[in-house]
Amino acid sequence: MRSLTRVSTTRTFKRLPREIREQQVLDAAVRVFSHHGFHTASMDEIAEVAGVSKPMVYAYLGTKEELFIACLRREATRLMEAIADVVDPTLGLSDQLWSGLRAFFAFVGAHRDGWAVLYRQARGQEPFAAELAAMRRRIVDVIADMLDRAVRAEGRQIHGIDLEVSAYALVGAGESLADWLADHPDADPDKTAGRLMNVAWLGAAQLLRGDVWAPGGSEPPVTSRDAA
Amino acid sequence: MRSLTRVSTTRTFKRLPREIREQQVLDAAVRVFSHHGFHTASMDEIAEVAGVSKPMVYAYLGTKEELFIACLRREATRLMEAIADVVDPTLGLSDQLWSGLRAFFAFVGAHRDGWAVLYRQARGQEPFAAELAAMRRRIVDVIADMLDRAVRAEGRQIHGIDLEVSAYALVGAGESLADWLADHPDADPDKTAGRLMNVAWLGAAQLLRGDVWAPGGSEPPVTSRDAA
Amino acid sequence: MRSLTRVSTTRTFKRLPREIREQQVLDAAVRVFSHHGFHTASMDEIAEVAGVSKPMVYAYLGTKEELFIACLRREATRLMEAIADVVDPTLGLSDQLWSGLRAFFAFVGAHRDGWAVLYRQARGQEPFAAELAAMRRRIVDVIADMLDRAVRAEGRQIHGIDLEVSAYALVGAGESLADWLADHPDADPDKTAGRLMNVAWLGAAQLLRGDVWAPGGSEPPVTSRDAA
Amino acid sequence: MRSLTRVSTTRTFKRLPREIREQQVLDAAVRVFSHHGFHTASMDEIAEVAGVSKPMVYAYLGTKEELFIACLRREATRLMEAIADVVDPTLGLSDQLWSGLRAFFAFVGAHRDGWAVLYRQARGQEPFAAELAAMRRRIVDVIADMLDRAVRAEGRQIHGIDLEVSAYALVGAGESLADWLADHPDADPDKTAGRLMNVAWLGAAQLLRGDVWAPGGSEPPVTSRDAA
DNA sequence: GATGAATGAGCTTTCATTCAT
DNA sequence: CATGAATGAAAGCTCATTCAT
Repeated sequence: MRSLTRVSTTRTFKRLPREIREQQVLDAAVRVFSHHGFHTASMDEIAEVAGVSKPMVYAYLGTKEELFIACLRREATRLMEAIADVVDPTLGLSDQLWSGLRAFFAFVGAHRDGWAVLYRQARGQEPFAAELAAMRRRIVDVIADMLDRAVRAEGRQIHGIDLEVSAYALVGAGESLADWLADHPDADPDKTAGRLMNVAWLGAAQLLRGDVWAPGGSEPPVTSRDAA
Repeated sequence: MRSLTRVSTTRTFKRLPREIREQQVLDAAVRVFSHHGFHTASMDEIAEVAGVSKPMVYAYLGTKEELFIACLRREATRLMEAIADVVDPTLGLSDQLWSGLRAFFAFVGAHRDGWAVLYRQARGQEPFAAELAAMRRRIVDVIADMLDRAVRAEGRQIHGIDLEVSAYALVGAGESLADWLADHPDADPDKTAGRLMNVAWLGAAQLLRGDVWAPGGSEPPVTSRDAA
Repeated sequence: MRSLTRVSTTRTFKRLPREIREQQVLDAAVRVFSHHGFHTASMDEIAEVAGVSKPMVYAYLGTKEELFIACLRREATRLMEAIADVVDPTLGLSDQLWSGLRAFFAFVGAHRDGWAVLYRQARGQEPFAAELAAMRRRIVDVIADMLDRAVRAEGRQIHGIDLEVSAYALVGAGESLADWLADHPDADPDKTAGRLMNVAWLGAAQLLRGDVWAPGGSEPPVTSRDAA
Repeated sequence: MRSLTRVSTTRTFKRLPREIREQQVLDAAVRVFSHHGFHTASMDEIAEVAGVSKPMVYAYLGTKEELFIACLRREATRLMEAIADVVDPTLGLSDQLWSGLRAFFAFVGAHRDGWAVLYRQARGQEPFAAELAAMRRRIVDVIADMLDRAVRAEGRQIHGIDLEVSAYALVGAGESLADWLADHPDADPDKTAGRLMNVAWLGAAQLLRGDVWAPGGSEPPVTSRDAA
């Protein structure tokens, strides 16, 4: 468990353009950070896994902290893009939510390393908590905005702080299930998204009554009660 | 940011019984860990904040890791007890949830340091993730069981894994709002609990329709739609 | 292997006279030192094995160094006495040697702990090397004197330094076999003594007769007796 | 007594190749270990004496224990080679012994530090006793084998264990005189070798002729030669 | 006489970071 | 461009030793 094996088996002495080297190092860093955690990870190992000498790492990505933040940003950007690519703002709320959640869990399922770096590590370590909070804030704002527009479309209005808190709750539920997914390698990301959709969309009271939400349903969803 | 100031300004040279010193050290440790994170925190600082020499810390609480786990357990126990003291299993589901959430947010609001140690720090640091996972599991199981009994009381049934995931989502939402609460010192714990109750109990769809959940409502809750 | 079990199973709170306590502590110290070595041994463990609190150890036997020296002296005294009790200076040289060796190996065989403290530990550790050297010196002098008297009784004489070196060689051979004995728990001390006697005496006997070996002599060497 | 002065008075900031630095560190370590003993020696001092920073010591030679073993092995190898270079197995037994002893004492006389590390320190400290025992074992086996072949050449035979013990005795005598030599800086190694040869050879010669000493024999002992 | 409580001091070990080549 | 060599600084942990009771 001590050291991860080098990413590129044959260490290349070719003088590669800076951009490629940077990506190699970032890949290595994400791997190492996600396996060992920020503090336990050593620059030595990252350099070795990247197949590069330590001074190169410093030359290209800077301090250990800066390197970690670079990882954080790259993974966060990828995640946001994966979601943004898929959500169609012209659709109804439930469709947006559903497609967003699917994209989210699909991403986490495919990049469990990245997720680990992103959320599990960063959440507690002070220098990064702020960075991460800002990222989460962006998501929360997007969701709160979605809710707001949908509510206004119904001719009603919800207090800003209530919107924010609701969005936070949804994000928290999502992160929690992402963790759950990361710990259950065999679980299906799509099904997980469906389950969260059920809870989030219908609420406990409905579930209690036996209602079930299913993709493809028009909005408002057809619940068993409505169907009756 | 370097060092937290000593808890008791005048360092006491009195020979105190072991039990008291242990609590002093635990208090200091929770404070320091929650401010600096596990790795960044130094035993030196913990000892200093506790107003005790380092060897005492080791003699009474053991290794840094053991000390952290001791913090973890103490805070977790307090949290669980605070909730258990308040939840009445003979009540309906929504009442149990509501009282549980209130107790939860009240605790977090009153012990922000403890919460930070418990969830923010431990989640990512490998030796403790397992310990923490086990604790969360206990809560999840309790909630899942609550749901299960309520559903069966209605004469229906929900697949085990769906129960588990729902409970996970709820716990995640709760943790997320707890973080939010910890970051908003002026926010009211009770209101936060109410907001989560709304989202969790009613679900997004209902909120969209303008439904509002309020404490004291009988089960099933009276929604604006029912009222209409 | 961490801690040796207490010598007296039931820790006695009786106020015992100082002398007895001192012996208890010395016994414990010899045990602990011989198992862990001087530096690795801890005063805590010695106190615990002795069934006494640490301040008692300090009160009675002083510093760790002083305690070790006390062990050293007690064991050395016992060894010397065991030998002196048995050697009859009125007998011939070989009888003295033989009885002395028998007593020596018998002692080592019976007090392997003591031997370990005495020689293996003390030899290298600077504060004790001197102490030990002095003890060895006393034995060497006794042996050298025995040889000297025997030679003079034959009407001849051997240079002082040669006597000393011979005695040193004998002592070294004895210590070496004592180590060997300590490492072979099933070996018979008496037989070991016999074997050393063979080597030592048959050599010594020739010296006694005035034989001299010189480099370049063919094999078998021409002794003065053969020459006569 | 605290600190040995640096080997090279002017600390060199030149970047030296690893091999050279390793030797510098080993030299320093042997010096420091032999003066202070394993436990009392500090890595700080070793690094300082080597004219190198502590992390270098760890990078090149590893743990304190590993460093000590490296010293042990280097010194032992040197000693064995010094002897092996000189002993001619085609010669007679006494010539082999004599040349071996001369080489041995010459080495010890020239490398008193090395000797101290090798035998005085390692003998008692548990992690190394085994290592050292194995080394001594190799020497003992060589000597026992020499004896065995010589005895068989005479058409006789000696029991294995007797050979082993005799060899042990010889080695012990040699070590003892080596210590004596290390403590008498003005003594001549060659003369010391001669003195041991006298004791050892005149004894060995008798054994070679089949003489046997038995307890109770009158003085001077009746040898088979006398009996003839 | 006897002890639990308490500490100063020190040691090994590790790591992020930077020169000199 | 690329690296092996080198280090300052700090952290975890232990232990002999001593008060105050």
